[in-house]
Amino acid sequence: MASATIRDVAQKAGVGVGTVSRVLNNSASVSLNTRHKVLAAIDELEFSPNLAARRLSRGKTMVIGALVPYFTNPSVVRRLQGVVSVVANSQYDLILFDVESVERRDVFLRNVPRRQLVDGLLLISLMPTDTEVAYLQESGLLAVLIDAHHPMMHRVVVDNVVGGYQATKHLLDLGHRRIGYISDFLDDPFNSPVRDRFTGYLQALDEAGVTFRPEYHQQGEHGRFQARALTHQLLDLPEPPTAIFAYSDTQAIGVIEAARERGITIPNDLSVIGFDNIEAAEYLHITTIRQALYESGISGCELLLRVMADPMPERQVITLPIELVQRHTTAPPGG
Amino acid sequence: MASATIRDVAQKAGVGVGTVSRVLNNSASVSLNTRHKVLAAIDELEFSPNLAARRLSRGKTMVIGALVPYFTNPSVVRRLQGVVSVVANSQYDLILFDVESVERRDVFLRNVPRRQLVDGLLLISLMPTDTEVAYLQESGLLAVLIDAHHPMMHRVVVDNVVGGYQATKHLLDLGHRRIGYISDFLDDPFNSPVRDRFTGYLQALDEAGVTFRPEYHQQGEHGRFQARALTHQLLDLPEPPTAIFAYSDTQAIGVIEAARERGITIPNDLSVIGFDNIEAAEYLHITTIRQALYESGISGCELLLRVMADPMPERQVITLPIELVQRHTTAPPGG
DNA sequence: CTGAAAGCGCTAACAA
DNA sequence: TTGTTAGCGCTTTCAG
Repeated sequence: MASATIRDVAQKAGVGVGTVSRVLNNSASVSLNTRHKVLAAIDELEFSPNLAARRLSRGKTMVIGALVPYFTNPSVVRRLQGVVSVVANSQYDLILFDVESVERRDVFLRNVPRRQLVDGLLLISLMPTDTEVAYLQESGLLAVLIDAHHPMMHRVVVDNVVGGYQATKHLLDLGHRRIGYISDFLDDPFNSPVRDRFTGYLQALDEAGVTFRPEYHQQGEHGRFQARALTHQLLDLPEPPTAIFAYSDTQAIGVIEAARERGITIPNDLSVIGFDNIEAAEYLHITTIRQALYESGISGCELLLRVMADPMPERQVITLPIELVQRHTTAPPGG
Repeated sequence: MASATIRDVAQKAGVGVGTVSRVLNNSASVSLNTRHKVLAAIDELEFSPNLAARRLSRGKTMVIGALVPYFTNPSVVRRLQGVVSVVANSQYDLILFDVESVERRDVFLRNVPRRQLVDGLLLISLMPTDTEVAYLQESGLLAVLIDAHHPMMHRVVVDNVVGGYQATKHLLDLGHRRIGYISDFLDDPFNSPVRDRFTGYLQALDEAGVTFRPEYHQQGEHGRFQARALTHQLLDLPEPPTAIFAYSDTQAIGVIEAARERGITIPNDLSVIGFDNIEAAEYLHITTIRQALYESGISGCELLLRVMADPMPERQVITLPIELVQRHTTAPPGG
């Protein structure tokens, strides 16, 4: 029941604790013979080192943390899956922090470094403020952003401006001129992609000589149901859009549901393009901008591990590709 | 940079470390006055206790672990979301273990208790063997199963026999007599639901006087693509089934895709019923057996916390309800 | 109510 | 190559 300690092992093997520690840590300077003796004792006692003690002594926790804004968001989950896949093959364990509100996020970012709970931190789809970055920085906790921007941080990103541009351009190329944009709140300080895609949307519109109409941009909290409501508002307009660019696939699903509720046929009466290419987008044949979600988790975690092994002063920026995936929810206006 | 220690605080406050520790742990026996002094020092030094030290000293880790078989499985993710939601409101942190192979699972279950990494463990959709249970038991690590059975363990389950029965009964009631079952491997020792649902399937068939045809039961690895292939095998039969009961919604999606590839219309030419009621089932209007995935995570985690606070010798079993959700993939045979 | 001191189990520096 | 020992930062007796 009560686990054996390194002292028990040392005694049983007839060596000092230092030696046991050495074989535990694969130190080269242990004779084959004593190593065997120690190993035998370890085996017999079913000993395995107490992590807390090791951590305290080494000053390292051997765990990395992943901070996510909404663990229920499919794209976040997908990124996390990438993270998990690399953690599983590392020496580290993964501790998951879900922060569903701004206050919690704040509290969290201020406390994690101090608590010395993790050796490294992954911030997923969450842009820290300058203050928070400064705090992280001076705490010495290594961190990497995934799907978020900050000039002072290592990060894995996609070009969301180009993404927004491509989505809109696709609609424009199809012949649409009345193009709506349904998105999260533009002024959310922690969400930079939402602004970037909007910028891309504006650029494409401008390039095509189409004037932006403020009423075509509906914003609300992220989510399928919210997007559905926003779509109804768009469709209630005297001159409703013929195409809608949704900030995410989740929201695109809301758009589709709203259309169905009104008996509007997609893509004949209304085109919809999403963003992310989550699995549901494939099931529902939603045209979308694919971004490598899973890979972003992999890259981000690998980068963090690399930085932890060998801190690099220059900020690393990994830009992942995006790509239009044309499916069945977009077509020329009027069918 | 280097965090302050309890000693620094003690010095600054002009008290002993013991006193600081007492205010840290809300001990009643500290005068209001000294408490204030200490609190002020803590504040000033931005001190927060080192977790590793605290854990070593207390012998508790304050983290609970969640062991999942495939973190990419939507139903597992959903359960995990429930877990996360309760962990977030507790004193504990959550560490996530993803074990994608049987060997890793074995290694893991043998090592976790020893490592003293967690105070409690949640095993999700993973049935431990008797040996493993015995090992857990004697290690003293508290654990709760979610979506898995074992007489010696606390657990949160649904009645999968009834679930399989209901699904099959629904098809039978619609008039189907040639009913296929597509599932994971029946002999997977770690997957008890697959056998239970099969039992329910058999019962319903028997009760309706329909003879079970072995060729109607196709098994393979879990997954959409595998299910798609299995469906083709079923549909290639000289007398193919008119309805298919898929072990999971994910597999039901595979069935639907296979049908589409063959130009077979659902539900007119083929009925499909899934299991779980994952989100995609809603999008795709799949008739399914709903089980409370999210709630299972909540219940399981709450139970674990309860057991950790006050170990109960009697095994707790929480049975969650299931329910048929009729949507658009099932209809009487022949349309 | 409070201070001093003895661990918790391990690592790493220092001798030998 | 090895044993000894001094911490790592906190909690928890034990005195007072």
